[in-house]
Amino acid sequence: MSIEQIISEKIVEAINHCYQQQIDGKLVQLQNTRKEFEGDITLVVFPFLKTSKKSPEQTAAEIGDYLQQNVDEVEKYNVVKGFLNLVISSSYWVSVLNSANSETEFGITSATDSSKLVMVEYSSPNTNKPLHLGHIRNNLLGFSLGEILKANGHKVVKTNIVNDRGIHICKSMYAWKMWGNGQTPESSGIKGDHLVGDFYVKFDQEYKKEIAELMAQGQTKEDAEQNAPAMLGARDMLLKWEARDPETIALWTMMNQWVYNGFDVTYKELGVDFDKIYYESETYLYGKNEVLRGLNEGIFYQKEDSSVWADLTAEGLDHKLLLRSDGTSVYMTQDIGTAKERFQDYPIDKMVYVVGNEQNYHFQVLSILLDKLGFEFGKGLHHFSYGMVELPQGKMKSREGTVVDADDLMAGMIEVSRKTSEELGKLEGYTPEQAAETHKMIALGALKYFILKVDPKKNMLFNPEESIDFNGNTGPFIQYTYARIRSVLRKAADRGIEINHTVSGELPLGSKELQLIKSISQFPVAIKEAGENYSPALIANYVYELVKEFNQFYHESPIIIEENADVRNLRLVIAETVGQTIKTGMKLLGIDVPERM
RNA sequence: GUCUCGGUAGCUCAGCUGGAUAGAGCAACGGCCUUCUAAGCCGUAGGUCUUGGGUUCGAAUCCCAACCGGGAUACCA
Repeated sequence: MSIEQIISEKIVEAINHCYQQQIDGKLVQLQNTRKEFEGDITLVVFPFLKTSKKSPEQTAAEIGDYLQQNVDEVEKYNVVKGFLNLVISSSYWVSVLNSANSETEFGITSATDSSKLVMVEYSSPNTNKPLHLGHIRNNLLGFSLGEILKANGHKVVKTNIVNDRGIHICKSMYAWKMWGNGQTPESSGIKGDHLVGDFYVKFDQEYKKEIAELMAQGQTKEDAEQNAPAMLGARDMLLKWEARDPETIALWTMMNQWVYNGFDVTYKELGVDFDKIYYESETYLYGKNEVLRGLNEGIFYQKEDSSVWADLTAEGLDHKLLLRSDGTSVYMTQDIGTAKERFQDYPIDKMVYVVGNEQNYHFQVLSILLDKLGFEFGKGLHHFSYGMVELPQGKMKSREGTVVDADDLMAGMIEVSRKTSEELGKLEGYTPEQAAETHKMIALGALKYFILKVDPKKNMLFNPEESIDFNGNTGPFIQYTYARIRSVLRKAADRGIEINHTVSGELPLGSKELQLIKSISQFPVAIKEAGENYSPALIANYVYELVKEFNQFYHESPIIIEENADVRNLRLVIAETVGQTIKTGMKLLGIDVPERM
């Protein structure tokens, strides 16, 4: 039980004792005492004035007296206006430090047999182009969310649905067939996903040319768009694909494999992975079956052109198309099928979809449709909706060439990291391999932290010129602090100083030491909140605050040179514990921390 | 039109289950490397929290309205 919970209960008791009235525990508002006042925990007494019928000061003093006498941890108190500031005994804080230090991953709750199984879907790429900055936000959020849910004691299955079929895939296939000259990733030296993406662009260029020619011959824009040979070719390919034409399937299989090989490299570089991958080409038929079942059971209806619809007007929404008039499936159909298959594969208690906020409506509808089809998990699905990444010139558009490519971005940041590191010359003595590994850790730390520190639901701005900053509220700043802590501990060991991990409760704590221990004690709270709010940003902000506090402490208080051995030991234990907490926190964000930098 | 998300310092963002004097970083300016890593630390300057009402002991935070911006809105995914 945390100190806040203990005090909270005692306050209800105090009111009962002083004023003979039972109050709702929700009225108890505890907050951390502001730094300018003495104390650790503050009670806001305004809500109790109606009960006490006394002034704020007097009410606070009476509650304070009761707590001081009846709670061991409350050493003394003071009252400022309607705020009751409680001073918690240093022996309590020392015990918190000792327990945090003794756990290698303080704050983490392990999964048990009775834990809930949460499936997290993220990434969900199309196989016609390489991953870009938008995917990076998705991947980082999804991976981190999985780590945070695990840290809260859930079993987590990370999954990915690959959109590997459809007209957009056929476009790059058609372009390769027409203008590819048999090029392969091996023959061209181009990474597979980029090569396929190039042909997707090529398709668009040729398609536009053809439209222009047809319009010059007198066709309307609409007709030209329908009649352009490239479009006809792509459509023909889609029909052949659905008919399982061997030649088309072979081409599709080959080009998709190039893309998967490319994605694997990108995912590995980003440090994300999956437990189970689903392919739309395999799940879309399940969805179609479910929709037809719904039609038979009268849940959906069919129009004269034989398209299938769901009437959602009762839910305050519109009518939703589920199967086109030609019988082919749409995005929604596929998601129904995927959901069904997943729940057959795993005993899922909670399904989380990490998908951009432009699809809020889609998931609102999906939830209702699954519910209508009789899947009890429909209502409970959670759409983890995040905002888009914008560039200074506005939204990224692949056709206008303003997308920031994931591979290029990471490579660029690693290059900046390497240059900076070499200028500072801090990795002397490292082998080239060790140095390269550290440069990459720092570059990716910068990128990941930059993305994850922002509230997921907000749109965010990415300025390539400024975003590669390694100073201030950044990943490298946090990594740097960790590296310095490790350095202090190494130096201590070099000088033969042994750390006694059980700090004596009698030790008087300085205000800076106390502040750091209080911050450490908040880590489990931060993990819980991050889990409940699905927000890696809460972890990022927590770690940043902790690191800032440590830096200030570090500059004012020499650790190894401290003449008093007990104080020195206390500070070393605090440093070590802060280091462990940073490492654990960063792990929840998918960020590695270096021993040196 | 309807639904939805947002609007906090020059810029990027915290703070939002109502609580004490609204916080960081970047950019600007001024200090600090002979003691554990200067990717750091200290200081100065920078705010009608979009606007107007309301709720109350108290509002950046909750409610209503307006303005500005993003997104969605029946055969793209």
